[in-house]
Amino acid sequence: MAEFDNCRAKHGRARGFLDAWNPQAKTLALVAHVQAVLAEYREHLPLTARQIFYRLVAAHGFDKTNRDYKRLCEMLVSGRRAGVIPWDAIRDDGFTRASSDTYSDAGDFMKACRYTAEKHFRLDRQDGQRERLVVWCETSGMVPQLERVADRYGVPVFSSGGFDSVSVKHTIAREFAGYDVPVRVLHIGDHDPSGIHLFMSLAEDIGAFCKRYGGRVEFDRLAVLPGHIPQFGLVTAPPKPSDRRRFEGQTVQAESLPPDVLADLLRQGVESHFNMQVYLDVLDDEAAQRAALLEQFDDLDTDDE
DNA sequence: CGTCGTTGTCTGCGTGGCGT
DNA sequence: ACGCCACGCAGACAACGACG
Repeated sequence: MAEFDNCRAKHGRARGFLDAWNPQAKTLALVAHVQAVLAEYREHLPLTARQIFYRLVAAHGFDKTNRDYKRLCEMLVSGRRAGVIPWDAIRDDGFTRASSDTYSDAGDFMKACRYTAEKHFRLDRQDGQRERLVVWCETSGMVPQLERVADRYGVPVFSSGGFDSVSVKHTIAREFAGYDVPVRVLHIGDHDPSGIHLFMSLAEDIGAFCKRYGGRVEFDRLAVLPGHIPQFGLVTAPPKPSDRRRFEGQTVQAESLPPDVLADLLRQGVESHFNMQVYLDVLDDEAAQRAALLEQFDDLDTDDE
């Protein structure tokens, strides 16, 4: 069995923790800026590297260039290895895990069931609404913070990270067609040529598939809208001259929306399509059923004694 | 001269646009 | 009408250049 320790790979790249990191002055300044961003957004941690980058551009006078972004990514790696940037502050969702839950014994399993009933018992919180809402996000890195808002309404958040393959669109369309009310997709993506085309292609494909299966779906562009640029003072860039697709005006990445603004936009978007009284009634019903469920668990406990 | 920073490259899939 | 190419996206690695 090989023994692993902090070390350097063949060509000098750090492995494990970096005990002796002596960043140069320029990098040290970058570290300070990143720490300021993390402090500013401590309510919304963890952030993706890209979200940090856009905040640096928007509020710290950084250039929005690919090389500056790469420099940030390299620093974030070294900085975390060296303990200067907290591990829990940066998120990367490109990882999946498959495993089964295990229990120490049957009693432990019952405890877990009670905990699940208490914390996770949910009714369909969209039950009784005239439409079924879904959030669709171009960037998978934004999903956790969108979910934080959407979950309380029972609204799912979808993302396939950049592009949407035809098999994904077909699967989802068939799922949409299974609902007895029309589906409304609230979409969040970049305001640039490929972002607009991704959105159009998504809406047209899912719309066509869904129609064939007897369902109905509407697509709303929630963000980024051209009007958001002046409204929130977003960082823009000219469209890449190499991209010949027709596009007017400046481009904006979805990550340049500050996390708190994004949360507000989503909350308003959901509530504008929600009958709030129906929603509150479901919440009441849910709480009552949960309480009844927990009583059953407590009765089981007393029987044991 | 060792350590640190920069840059090109890779991954997979869909897109527009060009050439055949 | 088709194939092919460049490009976009995010993040990390390897090679090489620069700093101290």
